[in-house]
Amino acid sequence: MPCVGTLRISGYDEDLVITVKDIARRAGVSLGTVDRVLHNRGKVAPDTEARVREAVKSLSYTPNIHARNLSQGRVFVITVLIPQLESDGGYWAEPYRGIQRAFARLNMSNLEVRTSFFNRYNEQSFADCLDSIFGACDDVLAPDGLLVAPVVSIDSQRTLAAHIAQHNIASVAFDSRLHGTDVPFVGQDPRQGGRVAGRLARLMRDGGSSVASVTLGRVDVHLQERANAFREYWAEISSGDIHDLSLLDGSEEEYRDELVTRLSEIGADLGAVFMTNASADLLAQAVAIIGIRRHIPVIGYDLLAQNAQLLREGRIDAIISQRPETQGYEAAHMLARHLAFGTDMDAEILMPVEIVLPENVDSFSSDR
Amino acid sequence: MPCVGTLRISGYDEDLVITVKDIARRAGVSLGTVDRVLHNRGKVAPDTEARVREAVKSLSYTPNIHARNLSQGRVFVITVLIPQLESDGGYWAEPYRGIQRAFARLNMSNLEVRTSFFNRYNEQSFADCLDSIFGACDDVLAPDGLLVAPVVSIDSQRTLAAHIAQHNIASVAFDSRLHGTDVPFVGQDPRQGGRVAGRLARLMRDGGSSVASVTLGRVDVHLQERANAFREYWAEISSGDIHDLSLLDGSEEEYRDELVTRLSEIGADLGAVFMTNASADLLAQAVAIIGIRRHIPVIGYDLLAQNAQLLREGRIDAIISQRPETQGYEAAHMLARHLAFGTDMDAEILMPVEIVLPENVDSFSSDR
DNA sequence: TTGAAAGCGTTACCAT
DNA sequence: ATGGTAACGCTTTCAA
Repeated sequence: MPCVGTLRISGYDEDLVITVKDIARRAGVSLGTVDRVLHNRGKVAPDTEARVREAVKSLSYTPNIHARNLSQGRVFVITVLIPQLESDGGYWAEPYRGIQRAFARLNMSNLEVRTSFFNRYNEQSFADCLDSIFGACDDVLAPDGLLVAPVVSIDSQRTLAAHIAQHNIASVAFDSRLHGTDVPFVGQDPRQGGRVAGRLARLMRDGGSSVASVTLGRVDVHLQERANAFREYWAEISSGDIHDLSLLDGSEEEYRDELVTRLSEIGADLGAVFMTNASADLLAQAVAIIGIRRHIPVIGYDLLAQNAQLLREGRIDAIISQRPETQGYEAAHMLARHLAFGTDMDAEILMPVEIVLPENVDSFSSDR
Repeated sequence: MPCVGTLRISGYDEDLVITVKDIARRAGVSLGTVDRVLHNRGKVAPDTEARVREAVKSLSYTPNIHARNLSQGRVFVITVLIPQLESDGGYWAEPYRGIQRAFARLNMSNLEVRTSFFNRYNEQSFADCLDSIFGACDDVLAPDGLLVAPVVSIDSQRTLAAHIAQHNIASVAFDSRLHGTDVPFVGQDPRQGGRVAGRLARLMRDGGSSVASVTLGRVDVHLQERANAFREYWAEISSGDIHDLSLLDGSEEEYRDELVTRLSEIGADLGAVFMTNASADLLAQAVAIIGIRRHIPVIGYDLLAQNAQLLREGRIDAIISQRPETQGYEAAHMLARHLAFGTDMDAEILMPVEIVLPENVDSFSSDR
């Protein structure tokens, strides 16, 4: 039958599994020696080593992960460093769910996960967490792996990077990059997101020709890039004005009132509004207040439960998502595989820019 | 530190791993007996069995997957049944990539994958494949697992379902459901996709008030539902007409010419066009021919390389994707875990409706 | 520098 | 109906 193909997964050779025994026989040495070569431990005569490596290569040996884990019985400790789940509108619960799903799916009996929750708006809280993780300078107590959302000041990031380097801990950064390091990153390119927001504003604007870009609260590097890309792209595709609004340190009411004032000033020319972070709900409120006569489209970021609900109700018109659950999942999975199976980690895994409208919001209910 | 929480993964109890040995001791029996109870094989006295089960429960025993796989050394055979990769514009290469990624990531040394490629436009080809898989009625030769895209006639689906039932093969259907069975499904809800297309047509239409829904080639259940949902939703959100075009059995040129003719008849009232399957390129060509004066937005399905390119060039305006790579990945992963680790399979895994515009097409380059 | 042997937790087989 | 034991492939320890 020409329609049939066969694909053999991993190091099989005609139903003959290659084991350390085989390569020991082939190289004319003992199991112990093979192991020493394979793990670069202990002393081996140069020529013996060469013979062993030749055997490994020519027989294309692949270690059996089950035997390895069984034999080692080692427990890997992974520390998760993530903002408090209830902060930022519950955003961090999403990647955290992904992390848990990854570990559950791997269901390896030799993985121990410890989570430290920090307050991202309080640098001391982050420092405390670092202390409790790395404080006892015993290398023994340091985790084998670290999974971190480094949404803190550059200084704090530097401190973290130093700890990682010092203890040589396998790490993955998700959501944002760990500044000044080449720690593997799982997240979205902020510029792509900004451009997509620009296109959506263009498609949805109705009446007005100008647009407003709003940021509430802290602006970090990631957010700044997103806003910049939005502004630049809007200039490319539209001749309308763009109004930048950045509001810091207010209560919800203050934010909303301020937004109403500022947006009203723009007046009838306003065609659409973009919230660069997850607070689109406040923007929707403000728009509802000023836009009694006509609807001003609201474009936001991050599909929190609240945003999803407003989307369904037509009070938010589009949400851009960065697949937070998948971020957590991929980051955790990559790290766990690296520790347990010794696989290499990707330098970065980029999430697609997800466009969510009222019509497809339900299909994202369980983001995976 | 209040910021620290600890989460233990799986059945550990204070660093004490519960093994069969423990439950044997606790129940006052031998390893062999424990094994017989655990796997319902062989004869065990009722009261002995009760004691063993009690021990298992009270000690909350969890089998060690590594030891199990090592001991069994069993090789699971998984058969993948998928349309020829070059057909349908190369669409099937996507899920196939996902399948390979899943197996590679699991990198279990005890998985053997055999792929049968069929011609989905030739039922005999599918029947041949079934023969070559199940032909020799030896149960020994039948695969342990089956991964199938059942995009064939209802009759062929029934034949397949019969084989699966007869040999009791663990199976997963991806892309489309296996009709009349409860075989786990990984894919998209076609109705959600149709609705999203409707919204996009509404957002993008420019000038005209009517819309055309086009299907080239074979219409299966999945596609029909998608087109129906599009039509119904369009009626909900717009007062414009909708024109249904279904063309069967033509060459590319015939399709294109016919499209030009039919779309021209609609004339200036045409606001947007929707291609329900992956042939949006032909629609883009036809539109380019008739729409010299103004641009008619083209909305298509499935992010093939070709479609992505046209999207970048602005000749297609939006593509809806069903994450084919992820479909293959999740389907294969679920099946492999079921076979190797004995985990339960989900009844269905639904893919989100992905909206792809020129601005975010690059972020989907490696769909995962 | 090298080899031999014990042990990880399960399963399978052969005695009883 | 039940118990004992070898074997799976790898790592680690202890001797030589």
